[in-house]
Amino acid sequence: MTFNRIAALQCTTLFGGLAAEVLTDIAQRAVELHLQKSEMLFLTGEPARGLFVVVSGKIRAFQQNEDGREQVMYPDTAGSVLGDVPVFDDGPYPVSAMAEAEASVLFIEKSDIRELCAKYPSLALAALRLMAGKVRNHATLIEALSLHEVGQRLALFLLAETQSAISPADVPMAIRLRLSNHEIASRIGSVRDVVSRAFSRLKHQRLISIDNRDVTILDLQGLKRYAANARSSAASSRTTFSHPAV
Amino acid sequence: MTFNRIAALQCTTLFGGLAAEVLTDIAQRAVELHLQKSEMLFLTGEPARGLFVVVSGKIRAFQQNEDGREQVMYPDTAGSVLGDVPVFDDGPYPVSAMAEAEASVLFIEKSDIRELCAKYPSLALAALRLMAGKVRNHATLIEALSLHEVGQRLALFLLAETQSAISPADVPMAIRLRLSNHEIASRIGSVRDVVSRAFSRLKHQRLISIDNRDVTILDLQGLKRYAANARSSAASSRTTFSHPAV
DNA sequence: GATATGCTATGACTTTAGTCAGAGGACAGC
DNA sequence: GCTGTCCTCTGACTAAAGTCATAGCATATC
Repeated sequence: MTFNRIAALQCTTLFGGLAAEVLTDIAQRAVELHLQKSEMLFLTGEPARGLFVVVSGKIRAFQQNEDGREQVMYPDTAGSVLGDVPVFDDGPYPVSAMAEAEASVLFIEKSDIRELCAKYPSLALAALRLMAGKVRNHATLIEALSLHEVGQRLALFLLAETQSAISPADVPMAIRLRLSNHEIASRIGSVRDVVSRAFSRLKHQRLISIDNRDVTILDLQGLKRYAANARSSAASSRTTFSHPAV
Repeated sequence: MTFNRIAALQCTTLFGGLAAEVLTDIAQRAVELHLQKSEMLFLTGEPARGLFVVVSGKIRAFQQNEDGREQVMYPDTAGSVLGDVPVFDDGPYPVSAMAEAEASVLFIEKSDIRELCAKYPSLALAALRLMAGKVRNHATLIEALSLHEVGQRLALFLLAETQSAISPADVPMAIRLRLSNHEIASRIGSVRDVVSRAFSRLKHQRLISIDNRDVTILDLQGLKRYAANARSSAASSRTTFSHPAV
């Protein structure tokens, strides 16, 4: 055993709240896997044998089209659970998963999970909470992709990033981008170049400023307005310079 | 009681497999609601008190942007369960729901569902199966919106429609469209006019033919190829007429 | 310090999507 | 049969997204 399995399980939202004896039970059934960078964990459509718990490193769950363009579903770092969907609906994996960096994961058999869920209601409820969260995240992504333009999606992305770093008030707040434009693009459903231009637009509208990879949000309310309706917020900034009537 | 509640619950995937005594228990806690056409069941962001089971009629779950454009998440007819996400993650409703036609629903309190899930493991597993199915459907929709063009999304929609009507082989198969172009557009993330043109394109490529609202799939393999990669499938049909070299 | 690498920024261009407006078909109610 | 409503289809146009090519800037390596 190269790491403490029980401690790793305790860090997940799925197994976090369980009693020590239950965790020991699960830990004994788990299988350790180590992945090199760029190694695939599973592929879309592949028959599924169980789920994975990310112990360390970073795994990304994504879908890909014929041209190789990717859509990242969620950023899965330590504590995340992957491949949970097929455990409960018996289908194949709905997405692909790949190690972004060297990673360690725990594999747990489908039948084990289901057995444990039937045995420990609190685990079943934790699993339900986990799945509900995924449905909610997906619903938000669907809304963004279908009903908002790239610029708005970028604004929403930046606003989501500020959530992690809580700030005191409406003062300019800074966020360090941990992702390249290419990675941001694969999350918000676009491509590198277009994201770069969307950043420029936000800069020119004085909603943000960028220094290297540090983004400062100059006008939080404005950014929120832009995310909700890019056109009207652009128009309102234009009316500042125009005259009401001729 | 205007309808048999137990029979209605039995028709759902969530409560379908439960013992009679459990269903009676649930039925007693449920509250009946009747909705007129266009009446809202709940709104995105609204605090949630429980979930709904569609008994009769048709409810659509959707999201809307500032311009009024809609994205339909799932088609919810009799037997569907709505508003299940907040039951398990305690957030607000992630989408809006509205009656497309006069409808009857059963409302069940959040706390009742959770209590029952803890008490009856088979219910918890059924709920997990339901949620897993939603995650899977959402993942498919996200892939389509992010990685495929409108024409491909329409092809995927048509292919999904054929699933309901199983056909013997590669012979031309007919499907009756139950939806208007506007409704199709709100499912595949586009607008009426663009869907109309996408239909024309499929017709001109001899993949389908349309008579009134009856679509006949002339070339199932071709349609699948088009859904996977519109450009290459168009190119391959073009190469039939062109010469390999000059 | 020269060079390679990976990323960003930007202009010019093509393609796709979305908007607008007009024509016409199907159908229900009078 | 006429009228109104709802829907489809189409062409012309605008706007957004995506592609391509190039230039430039950091950082790391030798």
